Amino acid sequence: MKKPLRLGDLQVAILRVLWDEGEATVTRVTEALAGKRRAPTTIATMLTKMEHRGLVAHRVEGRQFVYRPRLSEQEVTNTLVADLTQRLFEGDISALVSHLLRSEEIDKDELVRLRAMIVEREREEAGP
Amino acid sequence: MKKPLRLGDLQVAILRVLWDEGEATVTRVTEALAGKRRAPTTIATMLTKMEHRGLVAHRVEGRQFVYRPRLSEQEVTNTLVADLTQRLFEGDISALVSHLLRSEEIDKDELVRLRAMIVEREREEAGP
DNA sequence: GCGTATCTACTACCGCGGTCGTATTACTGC
DNA sequence: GCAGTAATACGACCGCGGTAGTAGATACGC
Repeated sequence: MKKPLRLGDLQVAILRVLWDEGEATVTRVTEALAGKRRAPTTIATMLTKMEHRGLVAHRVEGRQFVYRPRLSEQEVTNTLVADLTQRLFEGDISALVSHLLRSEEIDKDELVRLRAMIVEREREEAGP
Repeated sequence: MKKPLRLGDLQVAILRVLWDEGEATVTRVTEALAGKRRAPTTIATMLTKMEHRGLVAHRVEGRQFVYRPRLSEQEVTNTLVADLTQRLFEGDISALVSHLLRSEEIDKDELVRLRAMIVEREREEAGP
């Protein structure tokens, strides 16, 4: 049972940029997140905080810091999803899927795709 | 698109008690959450804050406050799951399910149950 | 060389989840 | 009636996500 790993919106957004680009300067991240009009210092501060927490690392290139993620998208996604599943469904994944099927807008095609996914997964499970 | 509705662990835990029991006093909630050894005042303070945010309401019974939830489990679960789906998968539910299938421990029986759920859902969708 | 543009560092602040200690109020058992 | 108890009210504090202004360092253009 790993620790909760609480990530805010901005932090996830930043990580997403780093995952997409491999590594990025503060300026680059700020550009990529331009949708929300944040000051570059905000991004820089956040990155510093995230580095303290071991979420990212940086190397120096000239005057700039080039940041890279220290956690993979898989790891973070896993943890956050598992976290929510724990909080809302006592860790019961079926309950979460059931909820998704019951409450969200899922069209026919999506259901077919999901069923295909499950069949595939069953095949993997069954195979040696 | 409703507002994010950020809920901490304690808040979800409290709401869970209220959902389970319909309504409950501070003492009752504290007992139900005894696993974490929190002071009753902590629960009381949290409930007060939650009332300010419209998450719960209370009636007076003698000296005690009897709290009840103002949001259904469905609403909260919906919102929180949709939120995470948005943050991690740009709202793509299939991506979330795919992730669940790929990364988590799901045994064969669970896969069968999930497939049955989907088939059921497809039937509903197809039927008039 | 010098001014300017561009980085990061530092500091500060808000809001809020979470955690309590202490004060106050009100009931209850004797 | 009164002491003790049990409940809420109030206020304090920490950590952290998020936001940003300002200060200090540094390269760059001319």
